[in-house]
Amino acid sequence: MDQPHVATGDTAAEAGNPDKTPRTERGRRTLRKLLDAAAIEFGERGFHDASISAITRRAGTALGSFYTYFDSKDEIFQALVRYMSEQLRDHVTPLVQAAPDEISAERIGLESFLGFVREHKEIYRIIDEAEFVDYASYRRHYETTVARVRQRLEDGAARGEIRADVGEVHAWAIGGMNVFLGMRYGLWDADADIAEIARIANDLLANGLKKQD
Amino acid sequence: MDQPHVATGDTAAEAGNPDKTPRTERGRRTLRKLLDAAAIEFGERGFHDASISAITRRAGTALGSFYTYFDSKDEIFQALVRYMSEQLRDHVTPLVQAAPDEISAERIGLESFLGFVREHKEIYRIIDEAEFVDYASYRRHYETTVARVRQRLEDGAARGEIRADVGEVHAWAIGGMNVFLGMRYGLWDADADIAEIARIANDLLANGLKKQD
Amino acid sequence: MDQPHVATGDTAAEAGNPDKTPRTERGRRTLRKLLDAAAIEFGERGFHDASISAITRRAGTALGSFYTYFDSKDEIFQALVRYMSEQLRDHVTPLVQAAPDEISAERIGLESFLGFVREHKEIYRIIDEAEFVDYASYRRHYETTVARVRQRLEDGAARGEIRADVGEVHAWAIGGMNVFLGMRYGLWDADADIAEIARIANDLLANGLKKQD
Amino acid sequence: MDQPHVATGDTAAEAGNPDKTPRTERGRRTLRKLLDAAAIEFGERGFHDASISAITRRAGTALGSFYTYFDSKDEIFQALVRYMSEQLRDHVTPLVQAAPDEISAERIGLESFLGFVREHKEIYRIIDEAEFVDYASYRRHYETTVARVRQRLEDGAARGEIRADVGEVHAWAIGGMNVFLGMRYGLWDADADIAEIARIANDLLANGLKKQD
DNA sequence: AATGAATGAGGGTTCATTCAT
DNA sequence: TATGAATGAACCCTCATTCAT
Repeated sequence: MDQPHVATGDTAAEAGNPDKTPRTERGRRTLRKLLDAAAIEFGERGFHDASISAITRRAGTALGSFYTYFDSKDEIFQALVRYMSEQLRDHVTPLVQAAPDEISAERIGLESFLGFVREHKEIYRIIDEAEFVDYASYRRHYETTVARVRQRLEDGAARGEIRADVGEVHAWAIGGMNVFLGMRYGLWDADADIAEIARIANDLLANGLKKQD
Repeated sequence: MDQPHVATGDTAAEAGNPDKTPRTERGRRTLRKLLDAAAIEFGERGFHDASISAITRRAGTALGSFYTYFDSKDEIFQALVRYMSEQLRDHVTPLVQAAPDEISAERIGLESFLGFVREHKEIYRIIDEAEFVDYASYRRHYETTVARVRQRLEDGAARGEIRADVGEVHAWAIGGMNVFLGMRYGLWDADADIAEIARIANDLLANGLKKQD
Repeated sequence: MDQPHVATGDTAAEAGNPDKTPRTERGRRTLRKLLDAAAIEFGERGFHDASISAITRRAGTALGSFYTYFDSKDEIFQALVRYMSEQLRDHVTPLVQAAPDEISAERIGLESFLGFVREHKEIYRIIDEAEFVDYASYRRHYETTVARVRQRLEDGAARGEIRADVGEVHAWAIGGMNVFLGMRYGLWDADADIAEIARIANDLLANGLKKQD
Repeated sequence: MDQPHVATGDTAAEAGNPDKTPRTERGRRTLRKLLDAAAIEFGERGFHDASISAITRRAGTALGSFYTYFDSKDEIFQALVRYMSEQLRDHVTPLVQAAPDEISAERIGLESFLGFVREHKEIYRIIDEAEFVDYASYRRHYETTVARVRQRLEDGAARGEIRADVGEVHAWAIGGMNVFLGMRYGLWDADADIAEIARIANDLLANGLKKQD
């Protein structure tokens, strides 16, 4: 991971257990090690095959220490999903915002997403598995992600760059398109030319299937 | 389920244990009851929370009877994924093939998919969970599904109905679009007007984001 | 096996289930197939790892047919132990009886035992496993075997061929010696010169450890 | 048992799971309780009828604690066989070594073996059952035991106490003799005069069957 | 805060035996 | 007699969580 360390304090606390926030520097280090280890373990083996003891083993802590920082296996998973969702957002958003127009923004968004998936396959897997482990997190992730797409579309429309009738359906369509291309060309195909994929998909998005002049 | 009964013989046998094919009519009935029960159980509780004993309880058979027809929990899951993938294909394909042109075909395909998801939420869930239980089945499902989309696109292009440069990327983009709309409006939103959703998405697909005249 | 077919009628009946004696020729054939299959299965996999269904599979009969001829897994095992004990006796006895004197008889008994073990490893294993499956059969086998040794010793002493004070202890000592040499040189060592082993052991038996003149 | 407590650390660790060695005194106590309970359970009911839950019930620990110290039922059995083989050796060896000469050593060895079997019937049974549970342990036990006999014989021959041509065959013959006498007079016959049995067998060993002057 | 042993519910799987045809 | 499906008790093992130190 480029930014392997999960931000401490925040993430764990928000998960609903304020008392477990570490008070000392040593505690913060342990929490961080646990989150990093969990990201690898969940990414490699999936939620159910992952075990707390494997996480603590990877983290180099005692088994019992896990429960100093998390109430349950589900809770650390939830913390990770939220964190990874944020990671992804933080990677994509600035690039997209620097785009000259909405069509370009979508191309850049897709390309940066493909790149991110390729670099962080475990993130893709963890977020997807949330569908079966922590449905609320899963849904929140995609709803907020798609909401950002929608906002961009509507802003672009307001600026007159694209058709005016864009809305929620378009946003979900684009979201799905991106995710599947991420799976196909980010996860499964290590050699695909990401920029080219993004260009092709963006052209479809911009012009549709109609015959071009 | 509209067609609640899993075709026997085929599905179970292909899963790799030819010796477990039932030889009597009674055996075929039991196998069918088990598959139906498993579809409900896996759909409602997910693979890991589902238990073999709950499946046999639902099926009204003894626990041991499960192992007369399947070698393991994984095997019945795999059989189900394949069966459900086929169910979905059998639902959508004839409708799509009756479409007057490729653009319409994609609209009809999406609309029938949305309808199918809404009627068979458990199928959506089971296929998706294969990503974490039986990756090969998961991948096969989406690869064959997308391959069908691609074939349609290329046929449409050959007929001059759509742009000539369509290919794999477009097919995956459309596949992802459909799946996400299925999740959003088939699974999550029971009241959405499916035909309207399909129309909007199809219009995007046909014309892109460009401002319309 | 040289004599692969277990004598029918007798053996099964004596095991305590007279009603299960086959009445037709076809029935006798089935019983025989089951016993032969069981001998191989128990010999190869041991009592606990052997399964009734594997036995019937080997025998080429239906699972249910097993219970037409035997009341339980234990019963067929018991029948086999008795049969194999008889096989062994029938192989060794005539050879021993043809010996010119008691010392030679013991040598010939050991040598023929070693040969038998080497040819019928499964018999050795089945009889030994009776210690943990059917203790009565196990004990009966060794008690009758040792009783025959003792009889020979006493007859030999009466004929003045060997010391007069031979008795039960000597018989058990000889029995144990034979069994261990059978394990070491019959079972474990396929290449040992059986006649030479028997000669060495017999010399020990005849002359003891004392320094020879 | 005279020495009911299995030495911890060693035995369990050697079984192949170094990570399961207890690190605290409490852990060592639990491991010891489990081994003691397993010795009784296996001795009374045999490997297959013994259950882990019965072992932990006897030991007064939770079921799960078993797996803190052993990977499987087979592993604890293996540990026990090794331990019991050592117990037996430690009982017999010093007595034998104190013998004035080789012939006496064999008598003392047999007599002490008979006494040991009578006091520790479960040890006899567990070692013998290894033939069907853990063949490698079984074979190792008898090979090392017989190797010790052989060494004694050769040392005795070198000292001129017995015939010079003693070797492996003699050692296995003596081993088998001892084991069978152990079964007959140690296990089965609680009243036999052990010293007298050993004397008779030793006389056979020393002088053979030849008529005595 | 850290450690690691202890707990026990839970579930997948086996297979001897019974039963209906 | 033969067949093969049905039955369900039994058991090994996992692992999230708790507890004592």
